[in-house]
Amino acid sequence: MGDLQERTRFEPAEVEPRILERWLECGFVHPEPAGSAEENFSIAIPPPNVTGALHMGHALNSTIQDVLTRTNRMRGRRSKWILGTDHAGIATQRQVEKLLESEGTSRTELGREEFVERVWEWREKYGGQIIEQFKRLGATCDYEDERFTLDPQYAQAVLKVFVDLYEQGLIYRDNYMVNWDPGLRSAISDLEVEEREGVVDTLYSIAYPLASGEGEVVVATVRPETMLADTALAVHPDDERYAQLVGQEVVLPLVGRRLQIIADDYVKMDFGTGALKITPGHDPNDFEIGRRHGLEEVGVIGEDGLMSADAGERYAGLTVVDARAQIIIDLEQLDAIRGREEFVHTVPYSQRSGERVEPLISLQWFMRMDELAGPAIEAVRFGHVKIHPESQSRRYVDWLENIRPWCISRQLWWGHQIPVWYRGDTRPGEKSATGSGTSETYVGATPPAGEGWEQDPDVLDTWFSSALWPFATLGWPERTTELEAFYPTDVLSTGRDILFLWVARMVMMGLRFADEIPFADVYVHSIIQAPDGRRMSKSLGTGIDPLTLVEGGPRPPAFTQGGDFPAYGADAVRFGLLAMSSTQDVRFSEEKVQQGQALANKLYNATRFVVLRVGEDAAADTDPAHPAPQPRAVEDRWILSRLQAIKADTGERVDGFDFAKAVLGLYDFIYGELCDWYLEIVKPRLADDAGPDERAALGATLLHVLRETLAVAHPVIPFVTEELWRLLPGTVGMLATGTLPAPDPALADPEAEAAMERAIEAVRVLRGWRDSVGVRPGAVIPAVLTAEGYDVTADRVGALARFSFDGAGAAAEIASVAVPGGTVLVLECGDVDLGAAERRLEEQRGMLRQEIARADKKLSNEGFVAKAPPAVVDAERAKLDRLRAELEAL
RNA sequence: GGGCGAUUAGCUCAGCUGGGAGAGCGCCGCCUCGACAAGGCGGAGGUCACUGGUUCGAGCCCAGUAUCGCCCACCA
Repeated sequence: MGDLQERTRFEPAEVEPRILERWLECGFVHPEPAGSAEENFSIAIPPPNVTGALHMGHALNSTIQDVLTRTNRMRGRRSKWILGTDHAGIATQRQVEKLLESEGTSRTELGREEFVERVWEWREKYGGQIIEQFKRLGATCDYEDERFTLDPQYAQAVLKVFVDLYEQGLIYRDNYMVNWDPGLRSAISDLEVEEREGVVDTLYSIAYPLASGEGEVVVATVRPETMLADTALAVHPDDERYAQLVGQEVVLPLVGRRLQIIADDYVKMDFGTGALKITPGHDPNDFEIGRRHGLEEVGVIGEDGLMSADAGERYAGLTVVDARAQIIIDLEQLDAIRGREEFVHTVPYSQRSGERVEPLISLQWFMRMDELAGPAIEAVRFGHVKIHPESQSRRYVDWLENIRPWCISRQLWWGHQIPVWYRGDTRPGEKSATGSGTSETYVGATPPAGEGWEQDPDVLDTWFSSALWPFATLGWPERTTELEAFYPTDVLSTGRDILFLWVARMVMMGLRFADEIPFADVYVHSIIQAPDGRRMSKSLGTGIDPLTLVEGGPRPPAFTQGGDFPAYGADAVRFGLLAMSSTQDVRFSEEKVQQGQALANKLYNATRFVVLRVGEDAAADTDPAHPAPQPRAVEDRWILSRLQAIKADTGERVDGFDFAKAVLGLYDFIYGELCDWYLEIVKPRLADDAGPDERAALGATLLHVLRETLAVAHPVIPFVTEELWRLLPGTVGMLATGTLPAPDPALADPEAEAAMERAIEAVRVLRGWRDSVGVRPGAVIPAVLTAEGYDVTADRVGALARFSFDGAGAAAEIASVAVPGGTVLVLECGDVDLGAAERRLEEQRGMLRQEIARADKKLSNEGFVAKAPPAVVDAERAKLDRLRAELEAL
């Protein structure tokens, strides 16, 4: 209380850590599992990488999820925000590899077992810092029940799913064309490939002599080095230029292999020469063509990205780039180059390592997706899973309808090792596995009995295990009480970048294994760009660290102007992010954070005002268990009515995922209606000469309104509201564990709202008039109010606009001001400059005449009167009448 | 190459099923009025990207153009 007196500003840096400690101590973030998922509320957090540090996307998403969780918790639902981290195979493995490098050792030097141990150690030490960061934002995840995608229980779920899908024939091993990431030395999935546009390469035209000795066929390629793996030449079946050559052979330059000329309608007649070299081993299209025609598959580029032994002695061991240069030289010597030109095209790069993807044939594990996709499409089509905004469901459905097999094996050590064992003369992972007859394969969640088995060295794609997140975190495949209580979850909130990687796969797996949709609603939030519209990224120097906003600190390199960020506090950041959020991408706007900061400060000072001025009086009269407002005046009824509206609106907007509108609505209510108008109107009633009874009644109303306002705002700005809750007389316990007050229809008061709306407008008009005629700010202007609808508000209007309406007849009228419902006649007094008043009046008359002319014109338009809806025409007529009356009065 | 979205005040964005454009910040002017100067009050500022169409009436609906962004895609 002493603090309230002294501090005129809300200090988040002092308050927030203290509040956070209280929250974490009381354990309300952890619900005991009970009841059914239908009555409970749950959200599964998109598990951040253990290596992760909080970025703007996390901050926005965790704020959204926290608003949902807090709102539902305060509605009395048992609410669980499922928390955990993802082992993030590639990212984590690389992190530790870098560490080893700095120690002068390496993964291969340590060996698999020791390496994996080192990763676990690393995770113990550094992993999960992001969870501490969530706490600082006020996120009420269930910190007492944290999961990890490599937990033993979770791993059991992963293995079971693999084994089941294998037994059902959806998971299989095959030699197939994959996206090979030479940097990672692992296969990656289609979704991890990024097509980079505008890459400039040279397109070479190379002559392949016909085996008959007569003539040649010229082909075009940007990758001459792959010619070493050519096994055919293809032309379009309808291409007359080559019709007689189909079936003949050419001799592959440098190699000497004979290649058959085949016909395939994949070939575009109008591109280049219309003849295409076919390299089934290193080009996805050629691979398909090769399989169609039963062509030989030759690989000349190894998994290390270097030319392999099959490329021939001359090229083996060279990098792809060097090999290309050498081959061009060699072809020039043969005089086989027929042309070269600059060629701009798109090239696949690995999102993981940034290296150019090398398509090659490799023995990998794949998962057939078509069978799983059907139900996942239906779930969205039939609205069992609703995606917001709606436009995202089209993307979702389109992707699922064109889904292809998923390469799920990764040549890494950190992750879920594939539960498959081999025995026999074939060593695991060797490419010739299909060729040998004496090998055995065992697939199971536990190792096979007997000697000589060796486990497949590969691990599963991280997204394979993430796909099980909503149910594997709750103990599946056991029928646990957690699963009973919290699956399916209610909402999944995420950025659109992982709609396919993660969301779609969760729906497929949820339906297949947990027999139900994993969540009822998917909210796809906006991506927050840097203030200049670029991507927020560390390497560009455009990334803004949310915690720096919370606690203050240097701006990112790209935005150093303006000095350091002040410590805005978590509430301000939460408010700002929600205010920015939208259904589309938005630029980061520091102003919105400042707006949140201003709101927290405003709320603090409003509470300060109430507590210091009426707190003691009112607390005595307020029963904490049944705090009830005691409306005495029209403004009391008005603010109570508005309070019901904001409670209803905020709830609806949160439920509809319209967070920007929800928080800006709260801002308008608190800043505008509550502070700018209600508290200002009520001030005279707090004067010492007001009766004690009147003061107590007002105090009760003020406290009631403030209490409920704090509760409504709490899910958005939890820290400041919790702190003020503590300082407000008549409150019990913590707001975070309290109840969200429901709108009370009995307190809705349209009459009071109409009266106050009119009064507020009149005050605005009168203030504007004062300003325009240069009245001294403190002067009270004598006047007569000749207008309808001010029976109960006239003295309020007078007080706020500094007019005195009780001097009728005492002096001459010198001016009139139009207010809603009539006119204010200003009486002669020393404070009004008559000339200015007259000029102002003339201006107003002019504006009215203009508007009347417009309305007139519209109503004399026959088309309008004849075709517009009658209600619109009537409204226009009423408006014209009103304007004429107003002009008359002036 | 296809698809989606955006274009509204100086900046960041709202604008519901078509009926005389709004907010926050910034800017200008005035206020040391006992909650708050991170404040109060007032004000200026917009051919709603462009062109055409539908309509009595278009920021909103339709077609096209331009610019920007995103997603998908196997033309060497």
